[in-house]
Amino acid sequence: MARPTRHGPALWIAGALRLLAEGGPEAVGIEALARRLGATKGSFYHHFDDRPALLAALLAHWETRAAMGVIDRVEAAGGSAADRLWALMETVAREGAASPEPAIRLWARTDPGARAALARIDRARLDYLEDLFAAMGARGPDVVTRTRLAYLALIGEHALGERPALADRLATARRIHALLTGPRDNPSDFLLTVYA
Amino acid sequence: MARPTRHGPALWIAGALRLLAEGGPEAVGIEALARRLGATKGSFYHHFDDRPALLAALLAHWETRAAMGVIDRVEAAGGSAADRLWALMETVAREGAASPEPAIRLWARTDPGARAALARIDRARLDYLEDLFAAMGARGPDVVTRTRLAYLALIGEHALGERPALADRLATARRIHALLTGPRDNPSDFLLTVYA
DNA sequence: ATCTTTACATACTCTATCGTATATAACGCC
DNA sequence: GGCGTTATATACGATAGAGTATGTAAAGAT
Repeated sequence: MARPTRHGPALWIAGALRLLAEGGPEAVGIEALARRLGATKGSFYHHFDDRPALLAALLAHWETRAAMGVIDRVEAAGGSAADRLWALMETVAREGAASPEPAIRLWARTDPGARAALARIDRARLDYLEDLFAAMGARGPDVVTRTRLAYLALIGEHALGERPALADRLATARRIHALLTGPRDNPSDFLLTVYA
Repeated sequence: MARPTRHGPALWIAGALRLLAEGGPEAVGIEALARRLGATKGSFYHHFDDRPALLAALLAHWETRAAMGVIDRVEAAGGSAADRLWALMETVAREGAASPEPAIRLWARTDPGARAALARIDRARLDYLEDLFAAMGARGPDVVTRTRLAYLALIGEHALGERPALADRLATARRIHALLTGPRDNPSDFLLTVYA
C-alpha cells in the first residue's frame, strides 16, 4: 500500500467534494484543500493544471460515480419495482446532510458545465423513476405525477438540513413510500400492483 | 419620491439577495454588488458596518419577509385547508428558479446564524403544514408523513433547476396536490375530507 | 444663505489566494 | 548504488476584494 503522505488525484477530488458540499464551489480553494489534506499547493499543481481543472474533474467524478452509481447499485440489488424505489429512498435517507448535490444544484445556476451535468443526471434519474412507476402499474399522466413527487422528495431530502434521528427518518420514509406507491384518489383508473 | 441615485439599505439587501440566490454567500461581494447597482463601495459602507452586517441583515430580511410572508399571504387568502395547501404549492411552482432558499440551505451548513434562522423557518412551515393536514382529517402518524412529503416536495421544487414550462408544472402540481390530499393505501384509518 | 447632517465617491492599504518558479525528497529500475 | 521519473515542499509575483480615510455633493433646519 502506498504511504499516506503520497496523494493521488483521487484524494484531492475526495477532499474537494467535501469542501464543495459544505460551502459551494467558491469554498474549493487550493490552499484550503491542501491545509485540510495536510499537503501543500505544490503537490496539487503536480496533479492538476489549475483550479478549473480540479472543478471539472470533480464534476465528472460526481456525475459518473456518486450520482449514477446510486442507480447502478440499486439496480444491481434487484427486487420488485417498489423494492427498488425503497432502496433509493433509503439510500438518500441514510446519506445524512453531507451530500454535495445541493451545492452542485446551486453551482449549476451559473456554470454551464455543472448545468449540463446536472441536467443529464436529472434526466437519467427521472427516466429511471418513470420506469419504476410504470412497472408498478401506473399509467398515463399518473406516471409523471408520481415520478415528479418522488423525485422532488428525494431532492428535498438532500437539501433539508435539520433532520430527525435516523430511525424516525426511516419510519417516515417508509410511510412516504407507501403513499407514493398507493392508490390515487380516483382508484378506478389506477390499480396498483404494489410489492408484486 | 427619492431620486434613483440615492440608495437605501433596502436596495442593497435586494441586490444582495439576488447575488446570494445565484452564487451563495461567497458571491455577495461589496464591489460586485456596487457594480450591479451602479453605486460604489463608499455608499455601501455608509449604510452598513461591514460585509457580515449585510449578510445578517439579508438573513433577517429573508426570514421575516420572504419566508414567513408566504405563509401569511396564503393564510390571508383564506379558503379550505386543501385550498391553502394548493395556494402554497402554486406559489412555489410559479416562483421560478430564482429563489434564494437553496443558497441559504447551503449557507446554513457552515454558518450558525443561517442555521438558526432556517431551523425557525422549517419549524414554522412544518407546523403550518401539520395544521393543514390535520384540518383535512389526517390523524396520527399520517399527519407527519404527509407533512414531510409535502414539505420535501416544496423544498425540492426550489432546488430543482431545470424545470418544464409553467403550464406543465402547474398541471403536475395539481395532480401532486390530489395525491397528497387523497386517501392512503389503507383507507380504513384515514377518511379524508378533501375540499371540505 | 450658511451650517449641519446625511449620502455618495475616490484613493489607498492590507490580506488572501491563485498560479509559477524552483528546490528537494522518495521511488523504480538496472 | 547511481539515475531518471514522479511526487512534494517553499518562495515569490500578481490580482482581487475587504475595509479605511478622506473628500465632495445634496437635503433640511434656522
